[in-house]
Amino acid sequence: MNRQREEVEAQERRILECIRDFIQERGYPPTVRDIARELGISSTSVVDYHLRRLEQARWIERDPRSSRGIRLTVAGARGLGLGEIISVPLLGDIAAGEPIPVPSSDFSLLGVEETIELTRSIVGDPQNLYALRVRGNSMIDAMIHDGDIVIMRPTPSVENGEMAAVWLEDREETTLKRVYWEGGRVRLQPANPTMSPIYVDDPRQVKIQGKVVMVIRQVR
Amino acid sequence: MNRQREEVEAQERRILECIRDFIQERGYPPTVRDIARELGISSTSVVDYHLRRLEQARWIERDPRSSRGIRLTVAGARGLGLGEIISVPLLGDIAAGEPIPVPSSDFSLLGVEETIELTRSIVGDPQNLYALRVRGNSMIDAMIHDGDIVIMRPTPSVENGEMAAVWLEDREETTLKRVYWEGGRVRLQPANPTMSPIYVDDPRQVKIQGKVVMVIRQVR
DNA sequence: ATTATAAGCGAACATCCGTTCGGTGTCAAA
DNA sequence: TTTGACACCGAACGGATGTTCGCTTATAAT
Repeated sequence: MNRQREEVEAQERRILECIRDFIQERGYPPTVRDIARELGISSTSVVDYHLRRLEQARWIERDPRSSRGIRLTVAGARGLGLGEIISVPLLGDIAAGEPIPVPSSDFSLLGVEETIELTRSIVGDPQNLYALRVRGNSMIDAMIHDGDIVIMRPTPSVENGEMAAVWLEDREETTLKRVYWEGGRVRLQPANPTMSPIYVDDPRQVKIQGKVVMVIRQVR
Repeated sequence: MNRQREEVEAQERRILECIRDFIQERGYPPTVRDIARELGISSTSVVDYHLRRLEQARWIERDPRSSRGIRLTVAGARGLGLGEIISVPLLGDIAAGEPIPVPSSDFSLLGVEETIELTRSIVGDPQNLYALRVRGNSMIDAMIHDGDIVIMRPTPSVENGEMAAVWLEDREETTLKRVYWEGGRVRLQPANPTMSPIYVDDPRQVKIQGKVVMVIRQVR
């Protein structure tokens, strides 16, 4: 609006950057007094005043009565160049001849040797995801390579056309295919369009292990 | 060692998980009393006692005299999923019939419409990376699907056996293949082991566009 | 000239929080 | 049986921290 207004925004931006840098450096948010000290403000009430405005503007959220109860909103963090990281546990291997490891209901990140770290922006809903490393080239018709990592979401069922890991009871085999329920039978369509589908006449032979959310190939 | 010892470790693991979950949920670390309340421990000194042990074991670091001054160490944070986020610019499409868009020498994230956010831990050296979206199924012999995203590192040359995006001068075509320099000729090996290599007798026909670092497929 | 608003100061208060201290029960080694 | 460690309890101290209140100053609008 005018010089006055611009300086307000500048001050509040300084506070935001101060919060961001503090978290980046120390791993936890600053106190009101930390911010005051950093910006040369001599009264804590001034910082509190600006924090209220930043909260109203949805830049930050505060937990009342909690020390250091400041967190950047998703929008605020995004605006400052921060994102959210999701750790997906790498639970084991997937191979054609074996059932895939199904996550135990209470699995936690501790006790898991390896994790795959992804950003929330490419992974979507991060709940209950797990990762498997593909062994062998048996899934080449799904265009999945030896060593690729598939990110899975456990589900007992999938909708028509979704890519899923299925255990074929009679063949004793795991494959990754798109699943189409066609009346009494099931069509399993490879992702590779040059290859032909598999038809299973008895739907009970098809055990859905989970949904494939993403495939990651780290070259070399 | 014995049951006694195992319970200690269990308790300390509970505390670690508590810290992790608290940070995950609230965005800042818990106080000693938060942990005590969460785990049903009635004395803050017990928590302090265990925190000292976790600090000695390099699971956490503490800032003395600072409230909520707990942070997970790099090793501990890896299990939690705290890492560094890399923004890779999505510069355009890659298709068989066209040269791939080469990044301008001073390209920055400004002016780029879309970015792919990855963690440093899966991407390695984040410098000069860029991303391309694959259009069409022309790269099926590299097991790369329509819609896949390839992460590239620009290089004028590659070592033997590295996966690269190459522009074939005579065919006027871009492909992704492993490149082997075999004396006077070049062997371009598809990633799909069931497919045959291409041989190019004149190495000058092979223009290296960049190295493929990663392939990402978001299913649906 | 008056009023309103935005930004800040300094002090004070009640609570929160890290830390310390003395003490208890259990278990295994000596 | 004694000893020592380990895990824990309850209380207390002092400093840290969020929050409120009254006051001041500068600028813009009325």
